[in-house]
Amino acid sequence: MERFNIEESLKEHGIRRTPFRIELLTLFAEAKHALSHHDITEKLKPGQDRVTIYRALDAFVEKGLIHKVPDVHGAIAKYALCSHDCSSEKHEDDHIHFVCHKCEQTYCMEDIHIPKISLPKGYQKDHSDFIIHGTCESCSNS
Amino acid sequence: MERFNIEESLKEHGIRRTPFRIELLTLFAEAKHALSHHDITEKLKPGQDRVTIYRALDAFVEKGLIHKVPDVHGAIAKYALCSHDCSSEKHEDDHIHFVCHKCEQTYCMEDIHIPKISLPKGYQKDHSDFIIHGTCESCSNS
DNA sequence: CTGTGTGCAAAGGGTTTGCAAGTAC
DNA sequence: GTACTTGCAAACCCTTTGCACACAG
Repeated sequence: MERFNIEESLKEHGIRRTPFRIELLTLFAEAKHALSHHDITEKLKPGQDRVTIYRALDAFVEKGLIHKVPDVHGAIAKYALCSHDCSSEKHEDDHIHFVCHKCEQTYCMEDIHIPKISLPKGYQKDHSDFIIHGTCESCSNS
Repeated sequence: MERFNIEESLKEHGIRRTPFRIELLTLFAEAKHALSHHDITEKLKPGQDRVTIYRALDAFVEKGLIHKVPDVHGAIAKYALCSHDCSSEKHEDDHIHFVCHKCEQTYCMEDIHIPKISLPKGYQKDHSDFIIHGTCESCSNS
């Protein structure tokens, strides 16, 4: 994830630069993997209101700043920064997600795009999710 | 989904053939798409205990009779019959799932296998989920 | 000033746990 | 008889909604 300007980014996406939202977006900018609501509460100072976090996340997703990472098999929802120029109109997070079953983190594989699949007659694709489960690099080496 | 013997199947997978479990598995055998807990309560006679359903589903998954269908973006968990010879030891449900945003059903595309992806050095794949969202055949024609 | 964001309280909904009684094998 | 299943009650946890106050633009 290339460095980017937090406040600039909020402004560009039409989100007010409140201290809390700046802090939240900073978390995402610094994260090496997707964050769940729970991850976020742990990284923020204790006492931060849960609801405010939910609403900020919703706003970020809505405005194209982050994307909701597909959670499979009942896992808790996670979120990660959008890589490209997503907006309210269109998200373009066409990459594969990797879920490590050891460290339980979810990684955006920005460089690996989801392969095209030919569907049976009559089925029309809108978008797709591809999640690979396994062991991540750092967990493999330990 | 080829026809198969309900009671035989329960027996083979080491699950007791109680009236309720026979009825539940029958639902899956007749379903053309994945079923959620909610779908199931609607198809069973009213008053069937929720917890019993949860536990039966867990048992079926554990024993390799059904698989949990990847629910993406906070959807409710769904389940579908396993196609091949899954067991407690190993599930082999290597097919794509199609989620229709109109009828909100999830279909197992048994014939379409998940493509192999080459991962970066160090990442080891265990299994993967591929979910395509869009409009299904019957919803396209209406 | 105006619309958005925050904090608190409470409700809602899905899923899990505990335990006693019932049943398949 | 033994182990697994069921049913009921209650607990848990995540998420959403409502509302009054605070604050960015």
